Amino acid sequence: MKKHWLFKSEPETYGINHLQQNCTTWWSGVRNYQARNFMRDDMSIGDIVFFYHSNIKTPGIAGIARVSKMAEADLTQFDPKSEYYDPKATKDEPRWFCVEVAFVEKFKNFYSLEKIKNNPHLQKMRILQKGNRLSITPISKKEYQTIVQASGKTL
DNA sequence: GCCAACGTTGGC
DNA sequence: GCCAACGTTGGC
Repeated sequence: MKKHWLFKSEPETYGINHLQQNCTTWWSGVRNYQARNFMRDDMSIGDIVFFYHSNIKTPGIAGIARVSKMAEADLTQFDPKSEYYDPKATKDEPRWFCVEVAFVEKFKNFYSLEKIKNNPHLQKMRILQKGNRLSITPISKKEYQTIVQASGKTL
């Protein structure tokens, strides 16, 4: 059963344009247990990912990716030079995992946070809840359809 | 740049 | 196992 997700990223660090150029990327650097568990335990190949741009003037959903490989150990945790290095992680017992995602499309109409806030069907989304900082959150099928329809794509 | 909210750490 | 201190996130 295909699931739907929202991934946050700062576009200056890694935006949807980077993914478009690279075609695929391992979603490394997530250092939050809840987000890790979503990737490691709940995601399957083919799951739909909304690519959300955060920490900019107009935040919002820029487009769609999909999960292209199941979670594996995040290699940056083993690299002392990486900002994501985790000295407590070992290759036998990795702490951090990430899936690979593949570019699908950019929305014709960027779906801004403001639009999300103004859409009565999207009020339950995790990113609207006060204080929520989780960088990976599940999206319901209805929310998925609402956003896809409103952003210039035909199903 | 501010700051509220949150997750993690580490001393006890 | 508690909880104060700290660092980070991310909208504004």
